[in-house]
Amino acid sequence: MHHSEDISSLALNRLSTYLRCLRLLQESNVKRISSQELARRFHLSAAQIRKDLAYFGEFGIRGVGYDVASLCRRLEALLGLEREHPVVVVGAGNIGRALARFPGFNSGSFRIHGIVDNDPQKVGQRINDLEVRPSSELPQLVQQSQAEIGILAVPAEAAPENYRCLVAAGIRSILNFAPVPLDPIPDIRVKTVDLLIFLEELAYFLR
Amino acid sequence: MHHSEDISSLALNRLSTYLRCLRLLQESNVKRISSQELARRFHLSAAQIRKDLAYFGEFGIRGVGYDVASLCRRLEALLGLEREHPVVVVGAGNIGRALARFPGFNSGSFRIHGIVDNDPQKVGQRINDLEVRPSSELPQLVQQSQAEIGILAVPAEAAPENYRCLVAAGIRSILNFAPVPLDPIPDIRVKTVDLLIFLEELAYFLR
DNA sequence: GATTGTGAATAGATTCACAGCT
DNA sequence: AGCTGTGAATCTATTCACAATC
Repeated sequence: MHHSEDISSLALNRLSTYLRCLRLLQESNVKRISSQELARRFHLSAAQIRKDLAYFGEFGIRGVGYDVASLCRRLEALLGLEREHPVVVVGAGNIGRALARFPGFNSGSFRIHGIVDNDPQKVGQRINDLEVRPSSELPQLVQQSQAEIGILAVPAEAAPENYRCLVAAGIRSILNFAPVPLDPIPDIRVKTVDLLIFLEELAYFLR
Repeated sequence: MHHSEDISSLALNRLSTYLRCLRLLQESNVKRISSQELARRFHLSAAQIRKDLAYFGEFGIRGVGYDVASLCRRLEALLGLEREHPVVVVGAGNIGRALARFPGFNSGSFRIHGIVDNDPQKVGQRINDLEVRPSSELPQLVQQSQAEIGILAVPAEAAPENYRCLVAAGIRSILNFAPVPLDPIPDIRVKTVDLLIFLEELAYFLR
């Protein structure tokens, strides 16, 4: 099998997409599918599906296709989705609260174990079964929950500081929704998602 | 100048990033900057900055660098951010409500003019200065607001139908937060943002 | 002297096309 | 007969390196 680090973010995201598609097929009781049929149904590329999968091993049966259930399981294993990953959220504004309540972030492989905010007005607010805690309690929260992933959902100007706090608290994987490029830190993986950029991408084609 | 269509999404998103960085510089009263310095400060690539910009024209002064204010204006023009783009949101769940309140989507070049939901329980709720309207009113809303962009923030199973409604209402650019690949429709631009994929990308490196 | 703009070189990602299995 | 897995070919993106310019 291959090394962990040498796969592109593009290919990795496609594996997630394949998993989504396969789960949809499973719900419709499809047991087996060929790369061609998978591509046709979900507007993907058959050659790319095969190449992406083959990169991690031989998952299919020549002449037949892929077994939907077993491919699902193997993709989950590949993506590290077999166990639950505890998550903490920093920032209880619009985005932070929405993500804390978002079912996708609270089922399957992820569970939000806590949410903190600097603003005393926000501390104590309830979000589903969580209570917003002060940012000063982040280190304990991370330790108690064994959180592996931090979601940074604070305004741009507060992002660098809260980023450092997350790292100091022991978080090594961060999903950043603040529209600022954070300074890289060795061994810390940051994925920045700037929602405005998506709108701007659409705006470009409206001129 | 160049054609509209032949730029990659990657390059386009970088232009948005450059604009963010330049606005930060403007706030710190930096008047001029070289590609090298811009790259150094924000962890970008100097050669790539020059190539991206040069693709659209000659924006810099050799031996000197780029004028921050004028480059900002030119990037805004390039990206179609000079005028306000009316936006409608379909789905008043966690994500829809958060985006409707999100300052980034309600300032500068974008303004959310309305939000609709199928659920009678949600209709009538107030979100900032908007009231959630029933989905049946989407066509009027789009017409009245002259909305150009639709944000699809409904559960996966409801996405295909609401996608068709947006298109039928006259929307041609759609930002889709539902984790399903939508069928392509000619002349309709869809950008799907699957938030869970970002978490899964981080999870991959946690095994 | 410094920095842009750009062709050439390199690296990376996708598609093709077919040998190898079932 | 049909489909996977894969090397080769193509396409796309990034980086290099330097001539052109201020």
